[in-house]
Amino acid sequence: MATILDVARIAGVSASSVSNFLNDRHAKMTPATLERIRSAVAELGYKPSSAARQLKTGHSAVIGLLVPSVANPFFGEIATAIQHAAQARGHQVILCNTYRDPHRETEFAEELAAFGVRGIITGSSLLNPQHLSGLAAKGLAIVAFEGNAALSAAQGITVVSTDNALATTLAVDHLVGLGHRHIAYVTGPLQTAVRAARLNGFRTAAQRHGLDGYVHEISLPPNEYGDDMIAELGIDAGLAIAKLQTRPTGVIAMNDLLAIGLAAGLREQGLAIPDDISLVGIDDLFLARLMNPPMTSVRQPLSAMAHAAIDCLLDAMGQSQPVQSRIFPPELIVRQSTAPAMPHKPNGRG
Amino acid sequence: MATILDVARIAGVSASSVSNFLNDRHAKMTPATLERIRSAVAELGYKPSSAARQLKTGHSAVIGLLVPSVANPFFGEIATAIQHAAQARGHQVILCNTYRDPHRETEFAEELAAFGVRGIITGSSLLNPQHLSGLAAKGLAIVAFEGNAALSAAQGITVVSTDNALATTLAVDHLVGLGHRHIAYVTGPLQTAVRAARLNGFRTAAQRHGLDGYVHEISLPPNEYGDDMIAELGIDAGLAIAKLQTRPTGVIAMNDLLAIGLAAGLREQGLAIPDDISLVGIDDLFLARLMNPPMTSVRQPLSAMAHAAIDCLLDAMGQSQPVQSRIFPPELIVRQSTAPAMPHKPNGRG
DNA sequence: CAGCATCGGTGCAACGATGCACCAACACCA
DNA sequence: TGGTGTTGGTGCATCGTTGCACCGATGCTG
Repeated sequence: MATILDVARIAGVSASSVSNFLNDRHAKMTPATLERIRSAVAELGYKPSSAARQLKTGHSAVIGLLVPSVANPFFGEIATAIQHAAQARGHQVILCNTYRDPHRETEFAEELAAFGVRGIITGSSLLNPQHLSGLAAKGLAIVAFEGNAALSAAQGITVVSTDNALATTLAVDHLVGLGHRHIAYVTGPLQTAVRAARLNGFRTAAQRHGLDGYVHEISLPPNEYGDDMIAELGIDAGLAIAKLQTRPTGVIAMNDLLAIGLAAGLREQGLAIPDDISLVGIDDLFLARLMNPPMTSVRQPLSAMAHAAIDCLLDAMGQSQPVQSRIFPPELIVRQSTAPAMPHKPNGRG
Repeated sequence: MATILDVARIAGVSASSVSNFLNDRHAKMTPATLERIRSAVAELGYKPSSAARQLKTGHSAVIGLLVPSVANPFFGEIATAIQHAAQARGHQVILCNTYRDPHRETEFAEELAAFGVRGIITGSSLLNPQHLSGLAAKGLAIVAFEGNAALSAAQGITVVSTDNALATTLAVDHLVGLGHRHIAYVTGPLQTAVRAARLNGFRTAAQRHGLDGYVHEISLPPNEYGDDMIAELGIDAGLAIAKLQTRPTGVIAMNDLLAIGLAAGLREQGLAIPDDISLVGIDDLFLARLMNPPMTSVRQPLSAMAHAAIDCLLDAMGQSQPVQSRIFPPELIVRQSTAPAMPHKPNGRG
């Protein structure tokens, strides 16, 4: 590998000049010198060693991305969007699957810090990000992709999120608009700020419409952090809901992955979507429109959010000052899993 | 951040001794000294700077993972498995989405090399990995997750793959065993070794059974590398197949993502799965068993493969010698998207 | 007791890029 | 001609680890 000295030798200048050239400090430099350096760099195919650069400057162009698991399509989409946005600003992304384990999350963050990483983005942060506050205090810039803005700000963490309460509100309003009065909300364990906010939005909206929204909370076996299990747990939830005394005519799922499982469970009990029961998801995974039937879902502007997250992070890294959190509005995408409510009949399949 | 000198000072030893301790060279070291160092490290919460370490030694504990896009659930699952396996051996994973663009792939690989990365894993490599051979020659260890073993070996690239020809063979045998004689195979553009091998397996198996296997190849608009579009293109393919003069009774898809789209397209034309037409996917995404109906698919032993890929890579990095490629057997998972063939009737929905 | 290993460490020069402090050469002005 | 500015660079110490070369002290041998 060619070093900066090789380049300097070939161009007939000092290493410092090459360094200045590489870092866009050609304010005072003869066009001729500039050109000699440029061609020397090209000739050698020289790429600066980021290790040396980092050792000297103290920072690297790598940011960490902590997600529960990229096996979850939602986080896969996020990871892609973030990586894309990071690359557009000249940064690489290092990927960590935390399985929602706070210990693992802290460990990763520390390891990344030792790596010279000065900024991390956490996807779907836990309810209270206090386990990260120590790192934030140590100068690590942290952006939470989804999370509680108020709580996080107190820990020096910037939040980029959709308005999750509004997401469930849109779903409720949609179903109510179709005449539904018995609506269930199915959520996974309330261990994250996102889930709490969505549930909250559901409760508030249900109350506003004068409904007694039924909430079905899935419980996980202890010591399990299975994002990949969400869909499967959804199946059980679907079975349970189908058997309810007064069966809801509409169901809202915490997210699309859960909704996919719910759909399978409801189907298994002989219920047709949307004829017997309407279903709304959240996230609008690309899978939503491929389902049978295509599913109504609430979309988050992922790409815009990813760019915002990177912007916030780079800002925070640059100025070491708190950065303003940003909340994006979700959007309801109506497809064929929701239909007008049938006049209510007691639970017998007919 | 504490440095190795701080530790040395606290422990009352030289930096060299601390370094030896950190690198497991405690062959000759008094238990007492060892303990003093250990406690000094703990006291300071010292983590060695990987930048400095890398600058000195020339290599880092980071490996690169190049995949088309982690938004594709298949590569999401792969990325998770690889990251898991890498972590078990003390390595971090840096993630790059190549969108199947050879230029981007080479660029990433070069950037990673400048980063001190000495080994990369490419997911689903292109047909001929010659664009990477230069890097392999420069001492970068490369493992192709899926790919053509023979072609790759010639370029100094190790392959960890399932037996893709066998995968389609299993699917064909399964359908033939159910009495199907008209079988279609749907594939995306034949730009990767995996796709070529699967198609090949299909053709050979069809021939062996005396079928004239119908092959439907999806063409992409130029300059599009959309892995996320695969499912959508599957819809169109499904529509087309439903309208065929002599409609096949069984369809095999290049992968599950495509199969999901196919199912949607077939459904849209009023065909029921498996009553009117049987469908088999490949990869066995976790989505396969959540579909309506749950889909028969050919599973790859992803976790074992991921561990093998990391093992191969670390071996290759360690000894800078060619490493043996490894091929894993796939397994057919039968679910409810396949059923015995009905006696054939001309294409009229009834 | 000289001579030589062995043990348990230490000292120092790198690795490659950076950026501050410095400087030669020239222009300009009084 | 001496003093001052400016232009277009250069020299050198430095970041935190590593590993080779070295070294004092102790033990062993003949």
